Amino acid sequence: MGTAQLAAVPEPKYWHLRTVLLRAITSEFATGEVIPNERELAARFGVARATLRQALDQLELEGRLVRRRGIGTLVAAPRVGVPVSRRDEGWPGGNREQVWQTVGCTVAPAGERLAGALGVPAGETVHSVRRIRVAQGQIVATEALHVADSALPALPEIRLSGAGEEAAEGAADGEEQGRAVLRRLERLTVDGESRAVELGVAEADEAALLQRPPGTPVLVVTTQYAAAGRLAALAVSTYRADTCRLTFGETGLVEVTPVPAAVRSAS
Amino acid sequence: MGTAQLAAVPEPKYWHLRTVLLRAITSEFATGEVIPNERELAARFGVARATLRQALDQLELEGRLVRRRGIGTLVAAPRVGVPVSRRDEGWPGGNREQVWQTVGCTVAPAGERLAGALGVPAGETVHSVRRIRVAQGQIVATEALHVADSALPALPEIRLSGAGEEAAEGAADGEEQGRAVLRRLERLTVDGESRAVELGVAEADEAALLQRPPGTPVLVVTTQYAAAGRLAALAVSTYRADTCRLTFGETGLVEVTPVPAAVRSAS
DNA sequence: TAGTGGTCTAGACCACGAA
DNA sequence: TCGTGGTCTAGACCACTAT
Repeated sequence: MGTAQLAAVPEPKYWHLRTVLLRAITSEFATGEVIPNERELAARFGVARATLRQALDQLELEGRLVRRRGIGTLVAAPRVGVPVSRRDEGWPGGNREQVWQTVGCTVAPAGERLAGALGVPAGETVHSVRRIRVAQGQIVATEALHVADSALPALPEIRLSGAGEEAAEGAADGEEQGRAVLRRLERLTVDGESRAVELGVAEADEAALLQRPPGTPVLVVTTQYAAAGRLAALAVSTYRADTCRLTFGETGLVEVTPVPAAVRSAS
Repeated sequence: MGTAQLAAVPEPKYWHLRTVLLRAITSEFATGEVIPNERELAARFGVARATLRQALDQLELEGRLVRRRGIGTLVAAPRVGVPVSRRDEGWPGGNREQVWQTVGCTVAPAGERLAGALGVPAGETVHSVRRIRVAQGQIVATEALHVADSALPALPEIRLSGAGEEAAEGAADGEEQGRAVLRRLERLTVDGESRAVELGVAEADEAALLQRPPGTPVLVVTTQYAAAGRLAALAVSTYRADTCRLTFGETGLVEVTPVPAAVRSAS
C-alpha cells in the first residue's frame, strides 16, 4: 500500500543505524565525548527509541560506547591490552607490581563440580582466593583462585591460621588469609599451565566487583596450574569484555607493534 | 496504588526471569530440546514478550540457548573446546587434518591500518587468504590471513601466477590462489607468535560465513607471526562466541581434565 | 528539579520453516 | 497455511546524576 520504498531493505533498521552511528562517532566525536541523548537520536533518525537503543546496544557490546545512567552515552576509549600469562599475572613469582589485589578468601569443602575440576574427592577442603585486577586505574577483572588444601605446601615457620589478635585494624579478615594462601602457593614450582577463554556474563557478585550491572559481558579465562605432576590450582578470571583486550605473550618474538584492533574491517 | 508487592525487588524482572529459566533448562530439558515458545513463556510468567525476550537474549549470549527462526528456541549444547595455537591451527607445518579450509584469496594494495599492522609501507601488495574452520561438523570460525607480498618466499619451481588453464572444473579461483600463498608461507620458519583475544560482533560478510545473523558476538583472535626477525603474517580469526571455548595449550602439562565450564558458579 | 539511561508494556507486522 | 522467532512502535514509569 503506497510508500514505495527504495526497493527492499534486506538489512534491519537497527543494524543500519549501528553502521551510521559507528561512522559518526569515529569521525565526529572524540573519546569520552557525550553523544546526543537517546530520545533526540531516535527523533533525528525517525525511529522508536527502542530501535535506536538496539543499535546502541550493539555498539556498546563492541566496546565503542559506554552508557552511564543519569549522565549520557559516551564514546568509549580503545580497549586496554591486558597481558594474560603466568609471567604477567604475577603468580607464582610474587604479585609483581600490583596487577592483582587480594580482596578476600573463603575456605570450604569442595562442591562436586569444583572438586572434579581440581581432581580431588568431593568434600575436600578448598581455599578460594578472591582477587581483583587493576589496569590503568580501572578494575578490569575479578578472579577466584581455587586450591585444594592438600595441594598447598606448608609455610616454614610462621603460624598458618592465627585467628586475628590484631584484627582491630578493621582490615577485612579474608584478605590476610588470602595472602597467606598465595605465599604458600608460591613455594610450588609450576610445571605448566593450560588456559581457556570464553564469553560469559557477570553474575551479581562479579558484576558488583567490576562495578557493572549484572549481565555485563565478560571474557572468562580458566587457567589450570600444574605442579609436582598434579593439578595445583584452578583460576577463574572474568575480564570486562567491553574494556579489555587479552594479550598472550609468547616465545621470544621480535618486538611488534600491537595491532590497532581495527584491522578487521581492513580486508 | 494498591498491589502491595513483597517489598522492593532490586533485581530487574528480566534478570530474575533469566535465573529462573536457566535453572529450568538445566534441570528439566535436554540438549537440543525445544523449550516453549516466547508468547507462551511470556504469558506463563505474566510479563510482556519483550521482557521475556530480554531474558532469552542473556541466555543466548551465554551460549545456553539457540534460537532458530521458524523453529523455536533450543537448549544449546555445551561449548566446543577449540585449540588455538600454532601447532593446532596447522600453520605452518601444513594444514594438519582439516582444521582450516581455504575458501578464497584476494590480492590488493594495503590500506593504511593494515599496512601499519603488517609493518610495511601503505600501498604495498598484500595477500589476504580467507579460511574457515570446521569443528565437529560446524563452521566455528572464519579467518583473514594477511601476508605482505615482500614477506612471502618464492616457491622453488612451480609457476606462481598461472592464470587458469584448468579452471573448467568450476572451482573458485581464489581457493587455489590461497593455497598457493599458504604453500609459500610454509617455507618460513616461525620464530614466535603473539596473540590477542577480544569480543566483537560479526559484520555482514563474516556473519554469512558463520551462518549467523549480523551482530552475532564473536571472539576475535589476532595473531602475529614473526619469521626471520620480522613480522611475517597477521591472522584475524573470528570464532563464534556462542559455541566456542578457545583453549590454549602450553608447555608439557600433565594431562588435566578439561574444566567443565560451569565451575564459575561453584565458589 | 530536570535530564539521562534502564525497564516494561501491549500491541503490530514481517521472514522463515514445516506440514 | 500456520507457528515460530525477528523487528518495530509509541508510550509509560523508574533510578540515577547533576544543578
